[in-house]
Amino acid sequence: MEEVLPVFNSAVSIDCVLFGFDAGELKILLIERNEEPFKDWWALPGNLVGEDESVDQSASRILHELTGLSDIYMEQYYTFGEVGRHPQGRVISVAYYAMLRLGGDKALKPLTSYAKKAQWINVKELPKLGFDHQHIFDKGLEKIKRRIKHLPIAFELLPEKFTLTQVQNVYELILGKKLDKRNFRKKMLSFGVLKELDEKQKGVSFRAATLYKFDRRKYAKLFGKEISF
Amino acid sequence: MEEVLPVFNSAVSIDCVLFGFDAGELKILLIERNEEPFKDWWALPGNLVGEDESVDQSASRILHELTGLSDIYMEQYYTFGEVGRHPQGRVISVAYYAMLRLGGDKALKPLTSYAKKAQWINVKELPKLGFDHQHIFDKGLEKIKRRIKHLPIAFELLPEKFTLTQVQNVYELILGKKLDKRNFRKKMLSFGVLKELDEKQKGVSFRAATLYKFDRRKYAKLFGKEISF
DNA sequence: ATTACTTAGTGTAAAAAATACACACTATAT
DNA sequence: ATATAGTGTGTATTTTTTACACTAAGTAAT
Repeated sequence: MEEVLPVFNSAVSIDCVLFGFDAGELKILLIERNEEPFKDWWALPGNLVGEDESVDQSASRILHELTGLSDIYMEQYYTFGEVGRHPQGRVISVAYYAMLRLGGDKALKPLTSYAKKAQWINVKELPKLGFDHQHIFDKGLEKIKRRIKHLPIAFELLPEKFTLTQVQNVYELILGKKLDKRNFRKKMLSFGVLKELDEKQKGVSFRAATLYKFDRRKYAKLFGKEISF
Repeated sequence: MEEVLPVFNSAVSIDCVLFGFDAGELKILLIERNEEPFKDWWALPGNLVGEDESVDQSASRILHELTGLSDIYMEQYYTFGEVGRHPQGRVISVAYYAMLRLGGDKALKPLTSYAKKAQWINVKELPKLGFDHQHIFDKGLEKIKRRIKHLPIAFELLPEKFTLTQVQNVYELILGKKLDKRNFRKKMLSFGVLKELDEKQKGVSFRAATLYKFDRRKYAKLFGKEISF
């Protein structure tokens, strides 16, 4: 067989860092591995790129196969290419992140035996991760910190209808610090991407907060602006 | 021979987008290719990652081999992984950028026959580039635009001693718009990363401007701040 | 030495944005 | 009726951004 140029010189994989928000906690999606190396360890959902797929397509497919999730918009943020990062050989990994609302609804179900299970885990209780996945996660968290300062993007983590306090909670969790309530609300509303609903929070044993929803049309115009709290 | 896991599934390459500033022009470093495909075309300096090198190391080596330049700090900014981007097979390319002062001093000399020559070319007169390199360049330019708004980083493009007007010229070229002189100076000096020298510009046939130099120590403290003009 | 030329260098007022800060309201549970 | 817990609101101060035009200094030509 004639050698094709250029010659393959690496395995290329995808790793996905998915952030979710639920019950006041910032969570991340992990799988429990069912294959060597790092069998039985927790790891980021990841696998090899397909030869006939773009890396973006691979990312979607791999996430789906390992967790059952589909139609998740993920964004590439960095490529990890240290020589020793995979114990069995050269693997260069392209990392993606996404932010995601957790309804408790969708069950996570790996479609391959490569993962035993997939689970949302509180970022404050991260287990030891296989490979260099702790590092990949750390970089992903840095990335979304910068990201939510630029764009009011945290709605991706919330249900369709949400309260301003919920939005503030997400910001505080991601940024790791408290924000002033009045200033936060003023600023958030000033973006003009939230629509106030004629509807109140339900099932709480205190004054119910007003619900809002996110206006994607107006949101699209916001690119390039910086937010600071 | 036993198959090693994971299996190589792609060629991985590096492409370098180097910006330089000289004689009032923003330039980019290109090579003229000496190999198929795109023989005799202009292209970004790029080649395959070595199997025993990190992608960062590969980037430095490849830049050196194709242009003779060394000790250039480059930053990774995106990985291009569309299926059809290389006509001869699957190649995923990790792109790096750098900003660089051009002294006219260092000659560019490819150390391999893979490039016929390397040359700094005005970004306003870009030739047609091979592969998807126009796209990679466009993304690189976007990246440095965002970058110089965040950090007063344009000094990398300037000689050790420079005038404020030179700094402003660089900003205007990269951002593609005129800036107000008084506001620019006020802002730039307010960062406190410039040291005014007891020295004036030489060899000009008009009032000589004060020279400044860049203070790396103070600069290191600036990360995270946003600049806007 | 006068003049013309070219770039350097400077300040202020107005508008906009960011920050700091505290209490009354309202729904529920008992 | 009362206790409780989170909701929702305004203003004054400071900081940052923007807009804007002339004089100063050095060189070159006559």
